[in-house]
Amino acid sequence: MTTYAILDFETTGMSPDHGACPTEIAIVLVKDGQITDRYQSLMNGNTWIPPFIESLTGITNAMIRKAPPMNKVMGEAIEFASDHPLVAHNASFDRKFWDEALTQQSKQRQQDFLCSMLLSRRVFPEAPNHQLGTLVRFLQLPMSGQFHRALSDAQATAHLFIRMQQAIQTKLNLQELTCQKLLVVQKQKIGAF
DNA sequence: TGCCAGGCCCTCTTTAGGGCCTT
Repeated sequence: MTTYAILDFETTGMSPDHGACPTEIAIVLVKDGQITDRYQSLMNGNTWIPPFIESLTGITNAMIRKAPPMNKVMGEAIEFASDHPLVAHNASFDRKFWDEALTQQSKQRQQDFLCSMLLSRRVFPEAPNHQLGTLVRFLQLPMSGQFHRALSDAQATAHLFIRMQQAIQTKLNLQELTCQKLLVVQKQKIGAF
């Protein structure tokens, strides 16, 4: 069965196109409905974290000053994720930072990038909303640590992804659920699943 | 001075606008 790399960035803002920089990354590997490995690190991109973001994430300027350099951390993260399909909650956000990091290392992404938020809109349309925290409470998923820290959010997204894999496989009566099938479900109109 | 994202989705739509979601 396919191994998926579920990732989450904490950053200084919304987009690298406007100067935002990653401050922390976590990647959780999922295979056969189980978390099999984890990677997490703060990183120092010689950037400044606005007070609002310090308050939101708990990651301070003092913390990242002591962290390893961003290029080293992202090199390790890219190696850890290998060529596994990537998954993130609202992937359009994390994909920009991931692809920017690849560009800085003169690499290009080869694998697909799935979005757990788009999938959850199709699989759990009855949820109050599709924020990660709401889905964790609504589905009573395991949660360790605090929201808005990379490893906690990546693990919560991994548990959400596993739950959605089970739901899709049951609903569609599939022997095996491939990444390509997940992409098809993700692109369906809400209500069609 | 004030504003500055962007992909996706829905609807009072498609020659558009606004909400959701991520930090």
